[in-house]
Amino acid sequence: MPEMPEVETIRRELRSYILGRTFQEVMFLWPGTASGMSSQDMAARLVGRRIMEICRRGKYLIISLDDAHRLLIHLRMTGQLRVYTAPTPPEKHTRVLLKLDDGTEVHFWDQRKFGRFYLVRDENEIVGTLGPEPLSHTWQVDDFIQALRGRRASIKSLLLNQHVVAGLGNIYADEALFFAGIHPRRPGGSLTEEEVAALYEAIRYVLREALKAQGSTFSTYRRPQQETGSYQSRHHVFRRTGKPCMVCGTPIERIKIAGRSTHFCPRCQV
DNA sequence: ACCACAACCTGGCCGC
DNA sequence: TGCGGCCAGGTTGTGG
Repeated sequence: MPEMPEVETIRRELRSYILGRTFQEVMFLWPGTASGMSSQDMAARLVGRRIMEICRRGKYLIISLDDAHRLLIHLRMTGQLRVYTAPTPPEKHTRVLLKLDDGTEVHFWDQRKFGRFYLVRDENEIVGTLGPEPLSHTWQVDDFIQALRGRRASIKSLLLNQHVVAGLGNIYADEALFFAGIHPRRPGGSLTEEEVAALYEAIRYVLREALKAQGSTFSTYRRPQQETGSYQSRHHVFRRTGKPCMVCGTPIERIKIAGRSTHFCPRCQV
């Protein structure tokens, strides 16, 4: 569910509550959330560790600990990190309880159980193969042109591929393709350099704007204190099936690409 | 290397 | 009410 703007919003808001704090108690209520080791091991290794920094790479949160290990969290479809400043009982879908030394609690809530925690020494074990950060200056148009060259898959599925560029999901892929005027079924390799450049700018534009609006909330995305994002009110195509295109008035269509619902304007996107 | 698709889960919604 | 079927913002493994 959460894409880069949502994960980055969570990182920024969570940071002030947890930075410098120490894990006092960690309980996995759903053991499957722990990946790479047993939930008991992960809990035991986290207790007593101090939180030094919280970063993000793609859709992963990276929490640096004082023993040179890192706790990586991926929220997948429905994961939420909820912060409470007083003791709070877990809810039905709370999967992990993290209690800090000042009484703050972070509850990992995840209806669909897809979310994962990884505890590693080197974060590159998990995020090493991700593509570039879309808002970083290290990602240039030429890199994008290179990455799409010769690719036969649809541009929509390539935007969802985290090896091409990290952090886009279904919402911002559809929105970026709309702003670039590109039909989502076009093979990636068929885009002209001008089209790739337009798409590059569109990706950066929608991500920046969504970040300013603290992300998009449809169902389960919430910020650490349960607030919603507001960018959904500015979507041009995503979940606007049948509604008039904001530019030309043509009804927005919904199709299936790579198993994912895809929204686009049949007139503006060619 | 690349690509399409099933699988992982739970719950909401719609039609019958 | 209940049931089947479909939908959901992500990623991985499998097989071609």
